[in-house]
Amino acid sequence: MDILEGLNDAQKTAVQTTTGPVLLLAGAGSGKTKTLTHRIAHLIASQHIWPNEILAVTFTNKAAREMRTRLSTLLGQPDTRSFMPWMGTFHGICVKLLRIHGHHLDIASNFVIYDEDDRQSLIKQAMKTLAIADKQIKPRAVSSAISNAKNELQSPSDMAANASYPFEKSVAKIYATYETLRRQAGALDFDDLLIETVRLLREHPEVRDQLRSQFRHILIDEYQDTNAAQYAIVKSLVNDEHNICVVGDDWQSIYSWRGADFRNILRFEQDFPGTVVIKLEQNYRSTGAILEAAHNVITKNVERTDKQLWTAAGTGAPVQIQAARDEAEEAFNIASRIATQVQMAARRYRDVAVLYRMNSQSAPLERAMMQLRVPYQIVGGVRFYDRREVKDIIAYLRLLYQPADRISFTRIVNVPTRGIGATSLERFLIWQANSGMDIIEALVNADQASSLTPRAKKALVALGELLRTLQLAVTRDTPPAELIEQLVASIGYEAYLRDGTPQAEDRIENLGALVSDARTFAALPDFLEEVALMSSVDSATDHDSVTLMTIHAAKGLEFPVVFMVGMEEGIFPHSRVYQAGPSELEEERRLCYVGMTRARQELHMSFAACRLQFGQREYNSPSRFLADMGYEAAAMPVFEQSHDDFYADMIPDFDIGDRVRSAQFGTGEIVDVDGLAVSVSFDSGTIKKLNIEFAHLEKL
DNA sequence: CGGTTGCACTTTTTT
DNA sequence: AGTGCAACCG
Repeated sequence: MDILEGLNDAQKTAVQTTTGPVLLLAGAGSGKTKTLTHRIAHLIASQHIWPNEILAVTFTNKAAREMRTRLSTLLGQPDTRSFMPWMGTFHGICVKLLRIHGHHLDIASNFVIYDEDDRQSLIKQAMKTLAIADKQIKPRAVSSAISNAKNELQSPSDMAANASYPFEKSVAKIYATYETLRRQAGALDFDDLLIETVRLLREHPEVRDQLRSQFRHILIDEYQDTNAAQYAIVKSLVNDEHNICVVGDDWQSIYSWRGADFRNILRFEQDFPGTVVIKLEQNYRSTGAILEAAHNVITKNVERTDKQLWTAAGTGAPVQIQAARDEAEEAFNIASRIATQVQMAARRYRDVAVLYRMNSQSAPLERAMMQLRVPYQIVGGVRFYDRREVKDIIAYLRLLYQPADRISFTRIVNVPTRGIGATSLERFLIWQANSGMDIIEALVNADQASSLTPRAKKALVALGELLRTLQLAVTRDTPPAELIEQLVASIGYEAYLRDGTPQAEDRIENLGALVSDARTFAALPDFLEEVALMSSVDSATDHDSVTLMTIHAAKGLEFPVVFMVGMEEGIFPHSRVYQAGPSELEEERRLCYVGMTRARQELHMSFAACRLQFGQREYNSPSRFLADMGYEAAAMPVFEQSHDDFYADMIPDFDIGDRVRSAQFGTGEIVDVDGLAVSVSFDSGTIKKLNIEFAHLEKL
């Protein structure tokens, strides 16, 4: 077994430099996951490091899973927990630490995790108790302000102390109330997972020291996208041996809006003196043409390190730029091109990804794919776990697990409708808060609440009995899948979903999918954790289908063929950067770079003269990123509203019966035309279906 | 209390 | 354009 086999010199150095701080500056497609995996394997196999002495942080759960699989192959060991290092995302690792050590901070071991929706509901509740109208202050704005504060490790009182504008003062108040309610509910939000871990490590040196001596080797991927809290976690976990290896690429930093600071990677050398810096600059992924184009885009940025990626692969096909009349035509062009390539067996559907700036751009693409029967899957957007029916069931499960969780209770109290309206709910919650009982206990005893009507009492007690029965099942360790089935049956949920709408059957199908998902988990807390921390790419299937997703979601992935759509000013770069500063524009450009470098062999970029947004037609000019790539703005078509037949002269029109010549197949006659796909009966006797965009047919 | 209708708002990107 | 929420009526 030679762990160093197949690595280039820089990668070998990265694997073999096992002591002291290492900074791995890894360009796009330079084999960093491979290097990280081999480094871990080397530590275990040759350096006598135990797997549980290694902590490896990845950006997604999927990346962790992939690394685990590759590691077990490399080491020839089964993929079992006991033989695996601590691997996962920052959030996942923090959950595990807090389940074990949270009691030091008065965090219940059965805390639930609140997502963005839950957080906004709680903010609304907080605003209601403070009598702040949500007309003046949007819960969404409050949510992001709180999130920013948390990521900067600012408490409500810190925020209040720094507040000067009325808005900030109000937000600080809401923040304080939000925190109280959240603690009462036994819940942590995404940001809490990080900052409570920071607090744990700061306030409890005994816990910190134990972890420090356990984790003799720490590896962190995508270090350019760490935020202040994550940075603090890293700094306090590293022990005096400084065996820390971080990997990243400042050119690919695309999460500054959520508090990530790529300067963390730039200042690593100062943080850890004696750092060995290793640059991985050979790209194994893309063709020369794609790399050059991407390079031309990113080098327009001012704030960045200098590097030059190179490839031993050939130049390949040039980056293709295509104009369309509107978003529907753009989508149709892509779908038909994919269909043709697959028909010619040049590609499989799974080889192709279509990337866009924002989720709302997926709709026209979906329509075109459906029309042309191109199988596709959407990553992100409305996530599976965000669907109403799924969230309902999860809310029930969360309430069973954490009977203080008011947000979940509020969600399900009248689902299916059981005659408990807003008034009764409010009265019940006031009574429950004063009773000292948790929600389920209080429900069972609701007939003692004098403020409630007899009808409401009856309904609430019935709900309480039902939940108590299920809670008993939980204490008997009933597997989550069975629990869901029992729950769905006892509340008559399927009948409730069958409301006569066309989506009803889809919803019931999703319910089935939820149960089969749950089957892979033995215990309820594991299932709930997975559901809460599942990232959008984690849920992608491996079916043979085209992948549609945002560029953010595509980070870390690669595809033989990539389409980037909506290359227009106002879309990409997003219109928001016009009001923001140059650093936001630089992030857009990095995002463009990330998108382009996902492509291995073919990169297509397209823009539309106009597109429908908010039900309004908007006219955008081609993105400046296209000009950055060296495409002359003057050479690009200029569109006007009245001028809608330009498209005709971009596609040579072929008719049945036309004689054509192909460089590959000789001369022949066109027998069928279907969009961009043309069937030609060649004089040699063969009939071929060709895409006129790249078959280069010459009309005779 | 529950269902319906009409209005407002959306769209950056996500763990 | 589509969706979610608020105000109304039964």
